[in-house]
Amino acid sequence: MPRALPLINTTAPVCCSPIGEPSDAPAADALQIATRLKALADPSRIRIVQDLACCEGHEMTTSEASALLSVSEATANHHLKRLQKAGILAPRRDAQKVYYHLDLDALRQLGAVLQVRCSANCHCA
Amino acid sequence: MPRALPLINTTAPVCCSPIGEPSDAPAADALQIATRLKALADPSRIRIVQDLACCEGHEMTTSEASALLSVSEATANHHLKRLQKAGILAPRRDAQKVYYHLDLDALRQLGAVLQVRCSANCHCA
DNA sequence: CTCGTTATTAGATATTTGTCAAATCTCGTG
DNA sequence: CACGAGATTTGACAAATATCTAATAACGAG
Repeated sequence: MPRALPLINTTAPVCCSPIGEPSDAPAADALQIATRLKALADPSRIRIVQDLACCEGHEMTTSEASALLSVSEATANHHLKRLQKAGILAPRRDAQKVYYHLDLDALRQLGAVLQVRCSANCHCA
Repeated sequence: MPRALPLINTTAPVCCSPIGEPSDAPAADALQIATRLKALADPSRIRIVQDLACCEGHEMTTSEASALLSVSEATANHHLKRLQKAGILAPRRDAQKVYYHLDLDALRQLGAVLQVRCSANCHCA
């Protein structure tokens, strides 16, 4: 499952690696971060998450999301699925209905990625 | 300038508003958050920010970004401008060169948006 | 003022993606 | 099993966008 992906690697040597150094690893991480951020970077999906974040354990079905966003059920389901694939939402089935709820850890982890920690004593060129 | 836009409004009554309640305000906020997140939700732009985040005050020019990402200067400039418009980067001109640097506050603010605070004692339906 | 360097803009193209309507699937009930 | 409620998938389409090349702008040096 999703490990932490801070923008700055706190376990790295002392400072940054010089610009132009390939090392490819950053590209992979960047893709991973971007994929998750993209899942959240949409007004409809933000509203879904906002609604679900109102209280611990709050849930939402496709039809409810459809009503909340004033879009078709297909579209609402598309957004829910997209958030689910990003690990931000998880489904729970009960009879015909499927209830989606937040994965708070995933969300907090994503937020932590942006909590950049910069050190002033740096040796960058 | 950008005020904090937490996913959950800590100053609100006790709990969430019921699903379906329009109130439009959430839609506006959602759009604002989504716009900023979109600026960051791209592998190339994540890498730019990662590189700049390595140490306080680190800067980058269009040509350097071009080399870092292995894309044309026009494309690199496009990404830098996009981040600038989102308030994540700020430019500084020195002779022919333009140096871009991070706005750490903006980045931290964006991260804070995702630090969802959920209360267990909730009265949601 | 003219040249070289760096940055930016404009136009073109391919990909991604948000949206809908219609078809299909899942599950419990009668 | 046949039906109804809800969820999901499929196919189509429009809007957004990442990328390129080529053209243009900004700036300091000579």
